[in-house]
Amino acid sequence: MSDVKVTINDIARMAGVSKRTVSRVINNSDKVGKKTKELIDKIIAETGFVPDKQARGLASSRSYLLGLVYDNPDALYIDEVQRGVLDYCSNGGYELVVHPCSYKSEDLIANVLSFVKRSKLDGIVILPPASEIDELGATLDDNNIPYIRIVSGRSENAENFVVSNDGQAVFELVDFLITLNHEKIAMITGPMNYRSSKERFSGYKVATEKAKLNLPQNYVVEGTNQYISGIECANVLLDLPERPSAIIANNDEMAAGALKVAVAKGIKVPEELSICGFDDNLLASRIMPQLTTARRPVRQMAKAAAKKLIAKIENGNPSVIVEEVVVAPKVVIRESTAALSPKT
Amino acid sequence: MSDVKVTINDIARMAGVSKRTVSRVINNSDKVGKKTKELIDKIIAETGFVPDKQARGLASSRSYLLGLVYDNPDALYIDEVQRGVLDYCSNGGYELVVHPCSYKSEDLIANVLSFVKRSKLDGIVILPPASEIDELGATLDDNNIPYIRIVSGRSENAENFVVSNDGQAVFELVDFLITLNHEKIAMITGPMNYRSSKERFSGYKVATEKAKLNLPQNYVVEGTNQYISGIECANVLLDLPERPSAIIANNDEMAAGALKVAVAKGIKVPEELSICGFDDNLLASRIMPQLTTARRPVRQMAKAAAKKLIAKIENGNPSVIVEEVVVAPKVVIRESTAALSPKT
DNA sequence: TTGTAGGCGTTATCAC
DNA sequence: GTGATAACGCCTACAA
Repeated sequence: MSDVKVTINDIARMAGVSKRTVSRVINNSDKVGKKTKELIDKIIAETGFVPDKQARGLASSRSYLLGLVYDNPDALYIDEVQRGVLDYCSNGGYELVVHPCSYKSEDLIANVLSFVKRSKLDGIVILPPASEIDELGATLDDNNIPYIRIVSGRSENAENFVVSNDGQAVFELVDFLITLNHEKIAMITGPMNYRSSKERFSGYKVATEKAKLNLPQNYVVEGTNQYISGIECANVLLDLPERPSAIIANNDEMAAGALKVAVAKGIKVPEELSICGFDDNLLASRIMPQLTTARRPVRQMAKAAAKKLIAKIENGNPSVIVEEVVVAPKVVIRESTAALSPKT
Repeated sequence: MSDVKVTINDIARMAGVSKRTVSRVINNSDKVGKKTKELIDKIIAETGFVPDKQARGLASSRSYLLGLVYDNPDALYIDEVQRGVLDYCSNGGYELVVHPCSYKSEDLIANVLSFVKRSKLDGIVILPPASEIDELGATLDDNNIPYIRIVSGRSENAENFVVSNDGQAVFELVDFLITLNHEKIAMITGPMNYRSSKERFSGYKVATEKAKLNLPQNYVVEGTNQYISGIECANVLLDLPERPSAIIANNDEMAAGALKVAVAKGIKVPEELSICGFDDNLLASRIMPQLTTARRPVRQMAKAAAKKLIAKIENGNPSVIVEEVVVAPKVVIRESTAALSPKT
């Protein structure tokens, strides 16, 4: 109730013990007499005492601050991640400090390191594509900074990763199209130096090969994940002599670009052309026709990342730390895909 | 170069002065001999010394942490704001801690207060609609917590506000439609308990009255700012006996909903119906036809907010603190609006 | 199980 | 202008 700041000394005095004992209670030490602990807990509750983070940090070199490092233009994705991490943060009294940065920048690693050190962050969550930089992970390891990388594909070391199995989702998307009698299935990939792009493309590759679709090389075009790039790539694809009947884009933005091109060329979607995106962005359900796409459980992934990260920081439950977290994006079927009349 | 942590004591020893003097240099005290200052600055530069934030905070009860408080579902807006604040943060060595919260929650104020206190935040930036709650501002004042509220309309106290003149933008939008010979101009407003909604509506009201359009009451429908609400409201509007020839929506989301309804009803946009949004969201340039809308300089506003906030925290330049910051959203003309053939 | 003493890195007080 | 010295609130050997 009282509004003046109550410190560990106050608690100690009120409980008639030394502050060392109060400290033990705060930090859940098991070496405190049951009665003593109960008394102290009671007083803490009554006074509303909360240990001062800065003092705590100064003494134990911790900050109760988590960092979020990202070089990703997708605001919706970022927002989901922030909320996901925060979903778990409250558990341990952590706060989230955000840090957008530039993937291309040569000093990204130094930049991140400085970010962590100048605020003594307890750990960081890194989003793709920055999370794909192995050197960053190595540097963090060298500096003993706990981190979790959120990536696409498989993780070689479960301890530091939360993984989204994008390849599987694209595989399912292609499979779905095949069910719809599509054979001429093209793909607009993301930048192929991104792991997420490789991963999604591999889903396409595996699925089309498994179905023995035997597609020409030029059915695969590399885009940049941007809307404009979707337009450019779709223009190439839809001008092909043997026009694809379906296009899978590496993300919704490019799918929207492809849709735009189709409309411009008078190609009916989905009657004459099926289009799939990836992300289930805001866009996906707003454009007409609504996009068939794949949705990652982003918030859930972020929450899992926070859980692992905090476990690492606090040397908590080892099973949480080493547990492999792999989530599967879910195919969302909407209006931009339709069955092709089977050829005779 | 060296990687071990260098402290103020090291600097003091190397400079042959007391740490109090080094402290003075760090804090730009003017009571330091020029030569002494130069020497110390040199050593600081050489060693790469950076004062420890926690220790500093513990001693001066500051954290060099800024908070961002928001209850706003618009991820794109949030992201822009974060980047804008960060644009300025680097100047003073501040970091940004994010805090989404619930506008409706009864304990919002207590929640925000706890957020600030538990991390000893130096100040916060509050986004609409949470920023519209005067009681929150008052509580913050009571607790001596520096803050900036980003709001629509006019600010009664320039010191604590950064303002976007949304009404003016809607006025211009209506004016533009009138130029296009539109007279039957309807509006889907936002929730009328939001200041931003009132503000935008007032732009509509003033413009239509000024042009003596004499519109029926039922040309104004209150929405919730959500896509689905745009659909519902547009359904009402477009079923009116005297159908509007233009609809202004309180945001792009609802404008997208209105567009959807028009398409469903076979009403051609923009030939038979013009539609305007507000925000210039991602959506606006992706849907077809692309939306005519209004764009706020969000990032710039956020940067201005950070500048004011830091000035307040540091008791800096009074002119910055009291300066009125009012920005004007810009009308962006795209494809969803067109001229009506003038009646004869 | 509990307490004592010292330290974490900085700023604030007050004297010189 | 400059410097001891004491906070700031907590943690952690070490001792009892």
